[in-house]
Amino acid sequence: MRLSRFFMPVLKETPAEAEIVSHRLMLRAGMIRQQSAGIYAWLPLGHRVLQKIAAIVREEQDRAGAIELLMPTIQSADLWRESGRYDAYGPEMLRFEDRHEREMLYGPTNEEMITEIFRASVKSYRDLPLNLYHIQWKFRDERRPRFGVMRGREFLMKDAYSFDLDETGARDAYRKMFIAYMRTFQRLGLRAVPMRADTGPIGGDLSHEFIVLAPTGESAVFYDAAYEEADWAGADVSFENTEAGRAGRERAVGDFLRHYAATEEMHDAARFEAEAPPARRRQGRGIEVGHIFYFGEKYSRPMRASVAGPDGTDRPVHMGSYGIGVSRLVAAIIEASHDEAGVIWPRSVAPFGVGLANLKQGDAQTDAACETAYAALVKCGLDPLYDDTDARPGAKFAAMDLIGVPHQLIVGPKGLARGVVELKDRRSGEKAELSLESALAKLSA
RNA sequence: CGGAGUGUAGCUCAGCCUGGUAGAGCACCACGUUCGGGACGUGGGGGUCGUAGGUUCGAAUCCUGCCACUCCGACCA
Repeated sequence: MRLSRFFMPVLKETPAEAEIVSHRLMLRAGMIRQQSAGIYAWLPLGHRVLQKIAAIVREEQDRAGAIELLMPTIQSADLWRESGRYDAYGPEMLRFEDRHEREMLYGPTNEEMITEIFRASVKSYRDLPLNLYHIQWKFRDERRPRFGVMRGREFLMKDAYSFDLDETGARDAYRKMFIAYMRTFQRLGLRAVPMRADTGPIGGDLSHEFIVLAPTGESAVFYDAAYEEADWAGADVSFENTEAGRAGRERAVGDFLRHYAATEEMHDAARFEAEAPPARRRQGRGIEVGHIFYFGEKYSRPMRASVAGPDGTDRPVHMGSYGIGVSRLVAAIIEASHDEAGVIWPRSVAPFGVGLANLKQGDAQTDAACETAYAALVKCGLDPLYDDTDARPGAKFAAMDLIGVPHQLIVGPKGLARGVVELKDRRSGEKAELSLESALAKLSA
């Protein structure tokens, strides 16, 4: 992408409303624009990151055996009356009427709808286990939206729903999602710690929150350092529906959960000292980015979602639901990875792979070198952002640091006179001078 | 929902107290000089002063209602 043809309205000054660093940086980098309290437009740069995160979430859901579909944002009140939640949910749910005075709502979650879809078609235990998910916008009319997309009213959520014949199956479905979540957060460059959680309005008796460790997080957390070390992306955990697969998942999750982790509200100092050796005790701050629930027959029973078991009799399915705040993750990643100059994106979600700065646009030799570099970077799939504007070098450097792409390739006449360009690593800040050829070779390696 | 506060140009803000018909910096446009860490000069464009009403010869400024947004508390991906 050429910056001259892109839409990236960066701001030199910080809009007054932004309190936390991710909100400030997202506004300054031109990633989002507020349209209403807790409601944001995603500008091209922010949209790119959102899509990259969604893609990783999708890949890991697919890997774990979940199947993607897409449900509407607008739902009928009748559906929610079946589960009893239409009256139970409260003013967080946005309700309205269509022209025929039918009561509608903007979905805050989709348990009812997915249960309706399931019961219409699935009649036999032979079709289980089943896990259906979508990535869709939600609306919850928060009492107090704040911190930009960290707690917006409209937000993008991945929500998955599992269906099993019995509790044993449902617990395995729960573990699959648990592992998928750990893999997902690791691929996003985040350290996430699972913590036992209340089930809240979704209900059920088994639930974990996934808390991303970030110094500016909202809640204090206490945890065992074992959670920093596990390698889930490389772990040999199978998602096969075999006895060996199930046993492996049970072992892996059980192993992992034997360590101590608690949010401040649920922290037990005595247990912490008993269960975690001093060298592994960690105290930090965190942001909730995922929440998983097993709630059995809470919806299947009132909504009559049942299947025939091996004995031919019908029984309500056991369900669980699994959410990841995709739009919140954009802010969480920034909270976890930034410096004074701007965002430092993990490579996996960076809006561009490399920034290419032309320090003297209009200079024939510099332009030619940049065009060569740009073509090469595009060709090897690095998705470069080429700053081909006539802005001053200082402004270009500041903007590149702000948007935080992993590498910067800096090309100017002074360097070219000596046969070199500059290659800067955004995270370490290290700069190297080398020939254009070797810089390109290094980037594409 | 309780408490506090703010609405003036795309952004940051001054002007309001003490009414006299709207300003600065940044951003934007033109020209020139510049150009390796957010340049400078000259000229220019852009504002229903949140909104409705009231007071007044005259309201951004004083009064009232409404709306929007922000912050602090109790809840959440």
